[in-house]
Amino acid sequence: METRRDVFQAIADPTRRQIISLIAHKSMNLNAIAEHFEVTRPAISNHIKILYECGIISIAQTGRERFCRIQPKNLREVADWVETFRELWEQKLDSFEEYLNALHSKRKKNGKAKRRRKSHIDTKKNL
Amino acid sequence: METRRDVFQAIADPTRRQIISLIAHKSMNLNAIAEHFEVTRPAISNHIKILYECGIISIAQTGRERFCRIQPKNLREVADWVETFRELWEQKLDSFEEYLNALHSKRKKNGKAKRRRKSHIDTKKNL
DNA sequence: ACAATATGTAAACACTTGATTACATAAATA
DNA sequence: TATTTATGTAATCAAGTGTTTACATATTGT
Repeated sequence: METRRDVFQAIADPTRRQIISLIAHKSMNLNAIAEHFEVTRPAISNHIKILYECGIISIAQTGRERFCRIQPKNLREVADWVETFRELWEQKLDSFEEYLNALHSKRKKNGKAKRRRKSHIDTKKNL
Repeated sequence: METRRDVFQAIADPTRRQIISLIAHKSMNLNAIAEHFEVTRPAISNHIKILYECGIISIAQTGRERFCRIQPKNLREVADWVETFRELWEQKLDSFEEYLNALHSKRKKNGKAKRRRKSHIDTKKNL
């Protein structure tokens, strides 16, 4: 409960992801948010607290209402992390070896050269 | 334990994220992976199982060894989700209203027109 | 002033999670 | 064949999580 949560844990919960999507383009106060979900208001209140503590939303109090607004910049940590793997999935290579070839010989247009390197544990078929 | 986990939960654990990074460019068998961490092998074994069940890694068995390889395509769900917010944080707007203006009047180069709309809950200051 | 509204918080609870230790099994190796 | 190696699994446990109900507090409206 008092544990330090990070952004990845914050977005691990589906309800919290829905909250993020819900207020992405429209600030809403807590009750308005809670109306979109089956769970009770205190449950949403807790989710909001977590999102706030992780810097994913900001809260602006006006009178008795607290408007929650997305703080998109701080989702960047997630984006940055997952982006480091984009190069992997965007290469249409079907084997690790081909990937290595492409990576290590970028000068050539043809990264699919079939040359074999000395045997290495990672070059075994099916990896 | 038997719960259906999704990709977001899979990457919520820091150890699992480290495993993903570790094998991103190099398939490794389970013991090799475990050597990189403080926790015991069974703990890593369980993480591997979760990553596998979430489609983040594939496992190729050769003899008694199981080589874990990243399956980067399936990290795409995360990338796709977080990408939907990129437009938000890449806009250097400092208020929601300005964001709306920019969004609703893209024809104009100047999205910062100060025109006011009829009062609405979302237009209160500080949101 | 009083009632309604918006929200926080605490206690309680079931369930999940991440971890360990101990044991089991299959494959490689001496 | 006996031993080491790579790995899975089960039992157990402490902590953490998400939720509810019940109550408290501050603000707004009548």
